[in-house]
Amino acid sequence: MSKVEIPSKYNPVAVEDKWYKYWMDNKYFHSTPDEREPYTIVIPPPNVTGVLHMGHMLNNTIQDILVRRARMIGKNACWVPGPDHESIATEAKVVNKLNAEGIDKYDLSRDEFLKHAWDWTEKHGGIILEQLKKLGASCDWDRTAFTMDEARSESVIKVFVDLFNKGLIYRGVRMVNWDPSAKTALSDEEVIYKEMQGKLYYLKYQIVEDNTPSDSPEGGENSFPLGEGRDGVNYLTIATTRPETILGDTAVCVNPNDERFTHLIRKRVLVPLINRSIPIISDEYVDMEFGTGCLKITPAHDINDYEIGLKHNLPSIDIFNDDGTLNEKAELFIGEDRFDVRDKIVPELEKAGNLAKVEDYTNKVGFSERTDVIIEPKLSAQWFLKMEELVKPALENVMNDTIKFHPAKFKNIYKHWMGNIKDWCISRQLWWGHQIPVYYLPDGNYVCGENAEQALELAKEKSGNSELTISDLKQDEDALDTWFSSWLWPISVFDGIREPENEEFNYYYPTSDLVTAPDIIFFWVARMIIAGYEYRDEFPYKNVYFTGMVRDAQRRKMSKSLGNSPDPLDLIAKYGADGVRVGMLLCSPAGGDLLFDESLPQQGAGFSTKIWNAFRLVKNWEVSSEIKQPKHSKLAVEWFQNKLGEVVEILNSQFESFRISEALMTVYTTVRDEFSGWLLEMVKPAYQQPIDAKTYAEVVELFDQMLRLMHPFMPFITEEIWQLLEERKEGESIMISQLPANINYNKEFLTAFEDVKEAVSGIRKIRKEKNIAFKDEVAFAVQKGDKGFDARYNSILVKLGNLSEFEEVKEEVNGAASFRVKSTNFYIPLDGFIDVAEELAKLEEELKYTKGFLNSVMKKLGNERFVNNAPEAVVAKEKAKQADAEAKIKVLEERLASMK
RNA sequence: GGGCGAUUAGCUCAGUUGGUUCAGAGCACCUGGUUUACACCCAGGGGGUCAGCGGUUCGACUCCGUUAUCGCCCA
Repeated sequence: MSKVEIPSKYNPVAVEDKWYKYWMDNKYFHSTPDEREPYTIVIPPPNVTGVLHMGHMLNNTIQDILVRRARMIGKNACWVPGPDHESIATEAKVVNKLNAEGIDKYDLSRDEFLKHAWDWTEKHGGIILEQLKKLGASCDWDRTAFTMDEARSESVIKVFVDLFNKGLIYRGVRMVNWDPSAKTALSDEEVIYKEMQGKLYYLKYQIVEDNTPSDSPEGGENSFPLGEGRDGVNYLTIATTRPETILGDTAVCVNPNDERFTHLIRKRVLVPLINRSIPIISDEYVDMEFGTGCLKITPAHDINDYEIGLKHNLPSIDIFNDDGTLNEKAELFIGEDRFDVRDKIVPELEKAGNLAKVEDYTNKVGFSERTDVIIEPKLSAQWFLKMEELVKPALENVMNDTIKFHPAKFKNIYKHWMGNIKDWCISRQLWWGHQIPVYYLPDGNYVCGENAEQALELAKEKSGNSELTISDLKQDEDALDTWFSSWLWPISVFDGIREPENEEFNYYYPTSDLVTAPDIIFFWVARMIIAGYEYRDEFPYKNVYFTGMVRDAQRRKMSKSLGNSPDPLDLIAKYGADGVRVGMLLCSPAGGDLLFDESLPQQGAGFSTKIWNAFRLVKNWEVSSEIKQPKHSKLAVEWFQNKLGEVVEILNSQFESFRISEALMTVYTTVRDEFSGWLLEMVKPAYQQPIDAKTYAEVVELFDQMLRLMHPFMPFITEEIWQLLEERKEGESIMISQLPANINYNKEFLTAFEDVKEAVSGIRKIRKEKNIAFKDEVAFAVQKGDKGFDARYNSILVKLGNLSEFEEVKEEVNGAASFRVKSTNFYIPLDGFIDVAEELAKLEEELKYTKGFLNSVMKKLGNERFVNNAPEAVVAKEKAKQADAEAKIKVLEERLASMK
């Protein structure tokens, strides 16, 4: 073993780039089917428009840990990366870029626009994947897929056609969520409701044909909506948050049970400003308590009004253009933006005497997830996917734990959504995406085919016109929702739609685990599960691990606009990828929020330093084959071998239950406390003395094992040290080494050793109390009780306690500081330093505590119902406690007696 | 408004089918320490009526009911 010059500081930046390249060069991330059990993860596709943010860091750290560990326990691990095309956001970016260049999207043909979009994607789409490499992500980059590449696109189209032919896709005119900025429909899931401070406007509508009887119940104090008219003209007052929409009103509605208004039903009112006469109708939908009890009905611009409109056969007046400006049907403010109109219409109403009052009002307003503009409910023709039947197996198999959610509480949310599912609006009025494979015939009929040729055949058949040509067909202009391609991802990355029997698909699918944030449980998780059952009759993955949301220390969501999110790459440059990975995980239980603070990666980097220093210590030892292995080293090594067995067992169970941050904590404390704090301290030779060859070799082997356990969490530093620890051949790597599945270990050995640790702590405590420096040796005596001492560890006590002598005694030792482990007395003779009164007080205290403890035990054992009802093991435990406490009391009492 | 979840140390959270004086971990805090691997460290220490109330039980952080506060999802 040659001595290598080891830098005193660990420098992550240089090391990390070096090893990532090494892993890539050796193709260690690449997977091909073989006889091993597969372990597969498909990455939740990051958007092509995105750059790496803290959420990705957390998410991909966890995926990498799972994948690396799987690889090291003998599985054939395959992590498939790739972005999705993200129609709306990408199209918006491209449109903006073109605008900046003075080009209008609508001056371009679809093909010309798509060329720009592809250029943009090629330039920006790979950024996030490159950033993931900095994190150490061991993705199989050869498999990088994209939702718009050929295989994925064909799969999407094939699935659309299939669902269409199954009768599950239909075209319908419905009220959809309209994004006036992107000028497209959105699915319900793409709308984010935010609380807004708004106003509630009370507007008076003039009642026409007024023949209200004079004894009508509208008199009195509560008759506010009525009777405020001038010169005998009566008004009806409604409350609305959107006064600009009155121009589209086609009715006013009251509750039929509301006696205040029964006499008005079937009369008419005039819409303010434009004086359109509309009916007063009644429907139980109206909440008598809210506002004035009168509701204006605008079927074209509110989903509830729309339904009422359908029920009552009301006309629907759409007053908005696609971009949110008013059209000529509004009669007023034509061409002006909806929010400008709101500001302008209020003074107009006031002037006309229609404004009764204005109140502050807080309500939830829908915003577009991608463009952040306020959603406009809008009637339009869209394509929908029927969900009712599709969700059934997807719901059932999550509820019965065929697919496991971690943490399980997300099952409830999933169930609720699946149980109330509505049809999925899958068309988007965009160009960037998969164009809907529906082709319109000149007669207005349409057909659905995988391509124009196929569509033509179908069209000829349908129309009976064999003269049709492709140019007679017009393909639907719209593109599909991005999620309509993402939901196939676990299947389509293995080409399982086009080639359902291909070897790779059969091998890798179903995948193992999915790691994602809970906010896309419906966008993605639910729909992938649906697609899995529809197209493979099998779950897409066995486990879904939901990470928390990364927030700042004040619990605010990290966002660009707040500027409270650090740049992950800066963090990596500062603390190393290993440090950041550890930092992300230190505080992130499954499903719980992660309050990120720079002290976390800092702690991670500190841990790297700790490991590095342990390595320097070991590597800088002079090794001598001349010396025999000391007894304490032999014991220490033996103990740690057993410890390792226990740690492996704990880690196995933590990983099985997806307690990843707990697993990291296990590794963290094992390295810091057990390995560095105890093992290395025990085997460490005296200053400038060599270590015996046997111990050295054994410690190196244990170090190697520890590095493997750490590797999934901290891939870089573990590789660096592993490569330096012993001479390695070209092409060797810790990342393809194996972890022991389990190691037999002796629990009693470990338990006995805990007594040794306690004794060492006892010595340290006395040193501290008595101000005795560690370098000063102390004498030591043991008065063995029936528990708490095992003579075979004496050499360890001598070494770690820095003891000058070690004596086993039968009698009390006076003039000594003492402590107890279980029922054994330990003494450090310190004539002259002992304050007898203080010592007695401590002993009394200890005795009091132990007696109290015994008392509580005896109370239980004295309770007949406890002894009769509690399980035997529990009773036995209590009896053991009793015996131990009694033994200890005896020891304490004797000690006290001897001192008095 | 409907549903779900939470409430444990100053902070962030564990506590796995009710059973050790079981009230834990990490961070923070306090005290001491240049014992040559590490001050990005080591040794020691303080700190909580397990949100409140009631119930079930021999026994409740754990199960049930209820109140309060907070969060999430949906309308």
